[in-house]
Amino acid sequence: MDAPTDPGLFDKVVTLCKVRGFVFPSAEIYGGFRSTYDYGPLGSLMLRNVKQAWWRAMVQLRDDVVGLDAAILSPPAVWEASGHLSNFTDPMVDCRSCKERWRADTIGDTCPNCGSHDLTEARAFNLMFKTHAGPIDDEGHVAYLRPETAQGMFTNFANVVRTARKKPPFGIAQIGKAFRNEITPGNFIFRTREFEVMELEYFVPPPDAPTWFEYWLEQRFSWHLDLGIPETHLRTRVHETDELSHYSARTADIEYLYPWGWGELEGVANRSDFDLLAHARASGEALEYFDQAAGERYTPYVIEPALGATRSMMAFLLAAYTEDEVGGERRTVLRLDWRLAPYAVAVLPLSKKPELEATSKEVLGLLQPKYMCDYDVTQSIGRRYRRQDEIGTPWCVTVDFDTLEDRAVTVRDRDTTEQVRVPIEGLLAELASRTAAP
RNA sequence: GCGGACGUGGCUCAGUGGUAGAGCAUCACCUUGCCAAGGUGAGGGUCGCGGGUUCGAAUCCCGUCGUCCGCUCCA
Repeated sequence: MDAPTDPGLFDKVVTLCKVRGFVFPSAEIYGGFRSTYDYGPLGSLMLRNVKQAWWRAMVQLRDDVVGLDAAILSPPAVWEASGHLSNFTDPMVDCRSCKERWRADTIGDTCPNCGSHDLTEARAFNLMFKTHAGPIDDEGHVAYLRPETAQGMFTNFANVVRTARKKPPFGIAQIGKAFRNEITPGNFIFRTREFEVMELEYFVPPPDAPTWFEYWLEQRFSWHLDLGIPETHLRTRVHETDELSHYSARTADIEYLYPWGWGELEGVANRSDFDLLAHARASGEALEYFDQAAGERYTPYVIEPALGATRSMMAFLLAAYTEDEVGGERRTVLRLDWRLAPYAVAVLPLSKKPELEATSKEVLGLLQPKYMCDYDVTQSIGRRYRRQDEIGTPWCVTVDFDTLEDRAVTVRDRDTTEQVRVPIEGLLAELASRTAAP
């Protein structure tokens, strides 16, 4: 059963992103540049928080995963070995009769839609961005922008095993930009040609691969739930054999119910020993693990959970967007988890009177080292609460005239709009209790 | 890339050949003292960009860039 979707939700979120400074179309003053987006003052904070939440779950809270930050530019040899040069190229034909497009290798010379034989020549669509490294613009200096970060983990497998002294099962995590010359990007930041991915390559003894596949699928599913994606909007879908990517032995998608329907949010793949074997063969380097205890040498299997940071941010925004009523007045609220919200706290002097300034700045200074804070004195307090609601700030701390006497401030909750009075000296403890992990 | 629709201030839109408008938003001042109150005023658009037709173009024509839908894509 599909949960109900709100057809207007997508436009509302896109507009909010533009109006409040989450996401701007790139190069807008020059008419825009297709499929590129810039993350504004709020968006850059939120994107950073999404990545931080992932890194915390995947690296910081584990003892079996280490990090990596590999180069984006890479030589053709890497992508010849990985199979991306040949397999990321889809030969496509267009039917001149019904204007549909098909993969040339799957339909022969007849259009499945209308039966016409009037097809265009097959044209190759390589999804990798090609460029030249160095001043000489010739075939000897070809470089590619990576279409996934994973290969950096495979080519550094031996380096990491040696320096981090990890043994399977262990993982390498990486967050970084990847580039794919998608034929049709779209749906805002859902599919863009330049995007940021968060990938884990988890190396395991081959017989354990199926177990670890299920383990990571469950872990990743929980991560999305924990950060606020509702259960009704999340599901798992196992890929059919014929839709597996060239490197995958088994793939399951974690799908989100977007306003236009179910679509991929995260992919978990069993890449088997495909990549390590391919690079070992092509480079001549041994990419194996030697198990001292068993006296065995083997090529580990790889389980890969991978998701787009920007796509993930979009799902969190869509899931968080709500409109409700407070005292008969409609308001827009982003019910973002405090770990993802651009600002965790907003410090608001009750009025613009100068005597509140010093104490307000004192409170701000107290919170800033611990939390990303906004500070706003413009217009009425009610209006400022609504403004913070709309950008997802979980808590507002208001300094009023009583504060000058009793050194207590009001903490106002975004979701309930309830307020409590807290001494300034107890403010950090109050917020700590609200942000404590369950 | 192909087919269709569209492109007016930050947002939502009105204006269909005669020298650019509204609401909201933003900013300033006043007012207000805990949930989008009110008042006064200000800034901001060569109507995506380029060319053409015309005495005159946001309005007609061509090209281009961008957006959306479909084909395709999969983080």
